[in-house]
Amino acid sequence: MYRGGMATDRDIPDATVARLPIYRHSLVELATSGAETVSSAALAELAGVNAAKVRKDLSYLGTYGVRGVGYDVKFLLRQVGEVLGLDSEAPVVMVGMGNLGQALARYGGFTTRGFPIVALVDASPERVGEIVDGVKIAHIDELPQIVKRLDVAVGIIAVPADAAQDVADKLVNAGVRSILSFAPTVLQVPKRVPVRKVDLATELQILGYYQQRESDSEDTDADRSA
Amino acid sequence: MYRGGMATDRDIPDATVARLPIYRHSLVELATSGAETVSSAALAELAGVNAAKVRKDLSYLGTYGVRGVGYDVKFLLRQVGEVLGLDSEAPVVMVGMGNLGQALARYGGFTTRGFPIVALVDASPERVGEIVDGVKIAHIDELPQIVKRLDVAVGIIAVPADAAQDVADKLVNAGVRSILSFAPTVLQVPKRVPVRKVDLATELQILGYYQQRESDSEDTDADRSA
DNA sequence: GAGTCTTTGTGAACTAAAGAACAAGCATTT
DNA sequence: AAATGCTTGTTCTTTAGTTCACAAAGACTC
Repeated sequence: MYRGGMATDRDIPDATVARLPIYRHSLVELATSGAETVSSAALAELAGVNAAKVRKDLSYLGTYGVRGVGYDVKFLLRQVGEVLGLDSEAPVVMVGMGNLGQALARYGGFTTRGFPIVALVDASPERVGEIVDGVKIAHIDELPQIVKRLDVAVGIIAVPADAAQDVADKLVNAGVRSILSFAPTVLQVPKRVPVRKVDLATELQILGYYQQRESDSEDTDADRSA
Repeated sequence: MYRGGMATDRDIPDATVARLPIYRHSLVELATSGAETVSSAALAELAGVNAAKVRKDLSYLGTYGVRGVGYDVKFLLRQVGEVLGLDSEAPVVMVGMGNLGQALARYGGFTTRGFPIVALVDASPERVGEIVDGVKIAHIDELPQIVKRLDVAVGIIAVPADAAQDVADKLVNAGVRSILSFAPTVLQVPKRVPVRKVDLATELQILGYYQQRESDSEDTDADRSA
């Protein structure tokens, strides 16, 4: 099996990986505005982080900057994209066509950013056959065939918490390679399948803490941040 | 101003705060299933974390466990809720009624979990007046009055990246106390206003990295995780 | 082409978070 | 009421992540 020789070696720290998409977004902006090169300081400004962090993060991809000049925008963009596996599109299947699932399917943001939603599935027979955003809803039992036929890479879970584990199992068995879950539950999956969880209520609750914390100390605070 | 004497003292680590909603979710499940008490080990299992971490996290709220027994579910639930500021509902305004905004507004998850969406606003005159999920869309210029009248606590930003900073400024000026943004951009706001960012494409890109990493080492891996 | 200026890449210091380990505390049994 | 067993709270160790600070490297000027 092919190993080594690739531009980037393994083991980029998690914290760095989580920032790469942000850098990428900034780089896209820079590229569109015609910038040829960018310094770590400028990129840091755009990404809202510290310049040293930018340099260290980028150093994990190998070294692509030029001292005294900065980084080549286009080249760096390509590098970051490659590390994130964005060279090719990753087809997505959405599971759960309730409120959230329909909402997310209609939101074009996935497709336009390299993650086309190629299939929709649901467990309830009433919804099967319905068409959302140009894609027909299939029954969840067809998942294995769908994943195989369309080479689906990512499964998005948009079902209630109590059904989420079952769906996760089905996705894994069907051969999906990674999972994004919107269900507020901990999922058990094989180590080889990366999972990320987005819980909207959780985010609001976290805000609740800091907000409360703020209103307890209104008077003592500075005003504008950088 | 009231200070001190509260059950919880300040400065809970960020990592802990981010886990509290997860514990809370598990506690709700336990409470519904009739459990009176729960051990750190059991709660850890449900929340998908290490038991020592649970104990340490909970110790920041003050100490509420009983040695040899565990934690009182109802009491702990109340405590966690209080720390997160969930005693009272926090009204939410959604800004941006494009695909994503409409989608999120229709998704009932916010309202049912203590964050009722009490107002919708958009900048485009065509959308103003339209009714989504029982709420009429108002023009964004009315934001100050809306926030004041309905005592809106949280603003959700669901506009394109290039409009996000402007919307954030308007929300802050209107008096919103915290912000949840779905725009893939770094926002500048006063320190006193906590912001959380959820970017769906970012999440998928992060998955892309780990997925790619996996397919480079398929053979060497163990299978099921705990 | 020597000197100056800019900006990287990274070693070292510092901070935050995670995990292990165990004494202290309470309930329950005998 | 002493002994046993369970589970917490916390100290200590380790790991991960951030930030600083500066030498090395290239570009640009005179």
